[in-house]
Order: sequence, then C-alpha cells, then structure tokens
Amino acid sequence: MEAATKQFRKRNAILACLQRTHNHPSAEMVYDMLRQEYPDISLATVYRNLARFKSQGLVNSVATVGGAERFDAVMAPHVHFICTGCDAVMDLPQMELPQSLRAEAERTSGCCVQDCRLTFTGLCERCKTRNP
Amino acid sequence: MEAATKQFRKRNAILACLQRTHNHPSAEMVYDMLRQEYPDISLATVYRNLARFKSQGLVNSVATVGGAERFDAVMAPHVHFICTGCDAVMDLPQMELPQSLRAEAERTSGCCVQDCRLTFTGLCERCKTRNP
DNA sequence: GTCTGTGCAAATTGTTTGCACGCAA
DNA sequence: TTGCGTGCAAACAATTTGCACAGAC
Repeated sequence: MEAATKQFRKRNAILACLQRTHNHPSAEMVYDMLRQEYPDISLATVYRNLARFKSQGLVNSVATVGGAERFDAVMAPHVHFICTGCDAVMDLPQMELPQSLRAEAERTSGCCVQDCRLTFTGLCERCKTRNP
Repeated sequence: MEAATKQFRKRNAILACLQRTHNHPSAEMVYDMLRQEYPDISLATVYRNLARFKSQGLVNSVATVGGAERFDAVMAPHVHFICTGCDAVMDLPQMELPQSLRAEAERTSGCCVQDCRLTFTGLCERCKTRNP
C-alpha cells in the first residue's frame, strides 16, 4: 500500500473487505474481519464508512437479517438467498433478473424505480439436512 | 365484538389493523393506530403479538425501512415498492411474480426455498415531483 | 491553521424480556 | 387454581453521534 493512501487506509480496507468477501457481511462482521489487520479499528469507523459508501453508491444494503443490516459491494442487481437457519446471505448467480421488470414496475406504478431486488428465503443446503 | 373475544380483544385488533391497512406498518405505526381505540395498549403487546403472528404464519415481515421492520398480513407472494423519500411501502398489485422463479431458485441453488420477495426501491409519485 | 479520518464513550432507537396483575377456564 | 394476555419498566442490541486528537494539506 502506497504512502499516499495512509490517510484512507482503514476506509479502503473496509471497502476492499466488502469487495473481496461474498458473504454479505454486517458491520460487525466487517469489524471482526478487519480487527486482525487493524487491531485498533473501531466499530464506529466501520459504520461511518459504510454509510458513506452507501450514499456514494459504492455499496448496497442487501437485507437486514436478525436485526443487522447486511452489505454488498456488487452494485449490479442480482438475486439473493437468505438462510433462516444460519442467517447466511448468498448470491444466486445462476439466476437472471429479467431486465424488463424494472421498466414494468415503473410503468405500472408511476414511481421512479431506482433499484430492484429479488430475494429468496429458506434453508441452505447445510441447514436443510440439519433441520427436519 | 362478542363478549367471548374480550380476552383477545387487543390481539385481534392488531391483526385486524394489519389486514385492514395497506401501508405495511411498523410496530410503532400499528401502536399509534390502535391507541385511538385502546388508549391503554402497550407497545410491548404490539411487538409480542406481531412475533406470534409471524411464527404462526399469519403475518410476514416485508422489509425493514429506516431501521424499523414493516409487516404485511397478505401472505401470498407479491411485489413491493419502497419509497426512499418518505419510507412508504406499497404493493405493486399489477405486477405478477412468476411462479417459475421459486422452482428455478431451488433447482439452481440446492437450497430449500420457502419464500420469494421482489422489491423495488425508488421515489413514489409524490416524492418524485418534490425531489429533483 | 484548517480539514478530515478516527477511537472512545455516551446517546439514541428499535425490539425483547421480567415481573406483577387481572381476567377466563 | 392454573394459565394466558397485558402494562410497565428495565434490559438489550444495532446504530449514530459528540468530542478530542492526530496526521495531511
């Protein structure tokens, strides 16, 4: 990491963490992951930067699971699956999100549609076998 | 209201409130609406009964908007629109939710899909004209 | 010197819980 | 007399905010 980025080291680390991971972490999960490399990082810094990224359009909030907001750095609309057994949030990359949906929503509702989200809930493969 | 229901008067009122309104209220919104008829109702009672309804499959949580969970007594999967300007949550009844999606999700993911939710965000008609 | 990013602790907010009371079976 | 629904207040958990400090410009 170059010297010039020292000022933004933690901010960059938070964004990089979101871009690197695919588990759609909560603020606390990001905090826990970064604590290894930045032992003095504060949870408030994570929250502050997540809010900033969101308002900049760098990060989306995917859902709130078990009371905690979950974040995603993949901005292209895609399909998610949330496991009610283990609170995992994952992508369903095989599934296409029909482009026509957004236009159709805008036409039938008269609203200005900015985002579209298709989310399934249920039990993931692991929880499926554990729970009867 | 018959005498027999006195025991469940508030519980019934909470459910009826959800079934009657279409604004997908939060616990606090339900509380405020019921306070007119039941001035001594408690927010804890609303939360307790909402949790009960949810576990009984009588009520779904649609989304959490501005930190507060929003509820819906319409259990059939349907499409929602959330306005980021005024935090309104509304139905898009004109839009069909393709039945095939759930099966496709189950097939491609290997998960056990229990629920499907299609949600658009943006600005409603009123906020659209207010915000530039 | 000014501005910005941050740690820390306190505050805020949505939600849950423990306890006591009152009514129904 | 046992159980359930409730109000109230306290507890909790996720998130936000005020303040002081350090480093970048």
